[in-house]
Amino acid sequence: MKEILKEKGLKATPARLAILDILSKNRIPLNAAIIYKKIIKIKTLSKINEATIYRTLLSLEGSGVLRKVNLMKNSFYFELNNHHHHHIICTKCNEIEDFENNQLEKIIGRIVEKSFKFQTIKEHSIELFGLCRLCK
Amino acid sequence: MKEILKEKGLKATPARLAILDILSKNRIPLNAAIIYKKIIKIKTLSKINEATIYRTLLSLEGSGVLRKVNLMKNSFYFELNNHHHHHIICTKCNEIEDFENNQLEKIIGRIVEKSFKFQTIKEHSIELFGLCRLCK
DNA sequence: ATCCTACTTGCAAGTCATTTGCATTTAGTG
DNA sequence: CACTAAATGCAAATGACTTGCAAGTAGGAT
Repeated sequence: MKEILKEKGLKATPARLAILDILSKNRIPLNAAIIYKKIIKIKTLSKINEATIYRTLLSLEGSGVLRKVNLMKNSFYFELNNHHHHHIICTKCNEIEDFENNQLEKIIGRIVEKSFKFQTIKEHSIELFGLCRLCK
Repeated sequence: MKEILKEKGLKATPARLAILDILSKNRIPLNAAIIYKKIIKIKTLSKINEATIYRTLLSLEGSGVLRKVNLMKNSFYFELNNHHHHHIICTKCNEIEDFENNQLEKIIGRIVEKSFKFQTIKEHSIELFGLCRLCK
């Protein structure tokens, strides 16, 4: 983790390490409030300010360590930006399954080629919403 | 418009008609604040409360007349739910282009079939973020 | 055409997520 | 070990919605 931060030119502060630790242990996207609670509860670093969490998430996202995820909620969720994937989300219990699909990526490339107004896509967000087998 | 509302069992109130009017004239997703300003400025209905806009958007979304779109902004955007499509968004000037793609939809169907935890997908959100030719 | 009632709206206050200003602390270089 | 730019804590501010309640109204019933 410290190496990743160094690569990106970010100081390895306790807040950053704690957030990255939480996000690498929980393999699903989390929001600031949840991360805060988990740090308070689980970590040795039991004292941290929520403003710090917001600022840290922002800088880690800006440097590409984290990715912001669109879950149609009223807060932003973040996850480690280590491998490209998308999500299937249960709208009832919030269960999340990751998936990746090469064909999908190719088609997206072609869509951009066909576009009039656009030429470059920097990122894309694909989320499927439904009910998991348990909730159904 | 009135017919659509009647079908859905919603009263044809001035607020609803104004919002649907704005959204059918502007072919891009808009948020509550923008809709409010446009109603105040453009419409004969020059007086409307923002709380009403939020409530109206909620009921129109709930009945399927509108669809909520997540553009990775700090507010929710809405558009008419008349034909299925997705968006390419310019992260600089917010220009939006719609697209639809049958292959994409088929692949998404197959992804669900392959899923362990999921069986049913009710909706999906696909957004591409990049720079339009002008901004690039 | 008028009445009734459940659904809508306006207004004001409240909530929740996120941001910001500023004083204090600290990671990491030299 | 000292120094400085970057990070943090705290408290207050902002912005996007939500809600309680009283007043208004659409649309079916009379």
